[in-house]
Amino acid sequence: MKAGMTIGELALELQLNPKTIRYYEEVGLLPEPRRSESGYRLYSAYEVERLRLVKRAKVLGLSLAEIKEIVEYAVNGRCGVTEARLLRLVEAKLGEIDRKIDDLIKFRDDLRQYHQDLSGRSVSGTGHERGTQGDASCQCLGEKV
Amino acid sequence: MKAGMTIGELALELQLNPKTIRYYEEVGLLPEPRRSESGYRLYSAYEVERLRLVKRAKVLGLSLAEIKEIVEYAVNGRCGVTEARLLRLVEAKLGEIDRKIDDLIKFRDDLRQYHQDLSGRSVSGTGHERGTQGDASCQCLGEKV
DNA sequence: ATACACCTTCCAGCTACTGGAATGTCAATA
DNA sequence: TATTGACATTCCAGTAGCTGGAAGGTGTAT
Repeated sequence: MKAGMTIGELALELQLNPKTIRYYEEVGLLPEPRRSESGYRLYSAYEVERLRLVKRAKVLGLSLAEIKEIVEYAVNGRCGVTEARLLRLVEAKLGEIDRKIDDLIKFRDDLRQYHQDLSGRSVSGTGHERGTQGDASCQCLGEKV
Repeated sequence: MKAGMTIGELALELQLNPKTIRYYEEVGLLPEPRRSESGYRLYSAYEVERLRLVKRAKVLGLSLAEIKEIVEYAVNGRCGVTEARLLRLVEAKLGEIDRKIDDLIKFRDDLRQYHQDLSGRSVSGTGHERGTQGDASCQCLGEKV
């Protein structure tokens, strides 16, 4: 049985770039792993699980700073604290995402309107059919851009 | 009448940070403006309008690289070209935003589910009520994190 | 005269990686 | 055994779009 996984094997298993894993180690999300005699990183099951936790939190949309906090709590065995904190983090994230979706939808509507205006004008030509808010396209910068 | 606006006045008028304006100049989105004897930037109406164009494109969600392209076309007076190109850029952006909204909505649903799981378990305690995909919170890293 | 707000430049940092260079190692094949 | 070729290592730099801060000069009001 092998003493541990290399970074490449780990990367393959968790579908991450080896560079990303080294980066996580650099910023303190992962502990420094054991090394082989020649200096290769060797990951134990423990570290694999820890990285899995990081990745899962990542998928949930938490920032690395937030994940670091969670991981630290988790590692320190403060389970109750972690759970309440995680709950709060997730709630905050939910609010954030709701807002982001609303913004994007508004933005899409604006952009659709703008697109309509543009293509309408491209066809008929005068550029004054609709009293829209502005005209970023051209008139070579003279008008109300 | 004044010879031109200072960067602070311009920033106030367009609701931008002076640093941002200098940054736009640095990356070529704005031409280098005239300077006062003491070296202060002085902006003419032309430059104000040009920045307004940049800001409007920004609000539309285009990247600075895309905006640069548009501004260059606009400034060169290639109106037809600009318009067609702008139309294509806007269309691409629309597709992008649609995708982004879909992703976010999916993600929100996941997160909501996760939140449910978490808070359900916080109340009743065993952590095994539902067969969810994983458990990033704790069990102190032993289990299927 | 002095305070204070503004301006200048330059350097550094933010997020979350990713690319590349220069070099070392391991396993398999000719 | 020599030599590929795919891996590994470190370090440096860059991405987008700013933003903060330091160190210094300027403009105006009291």
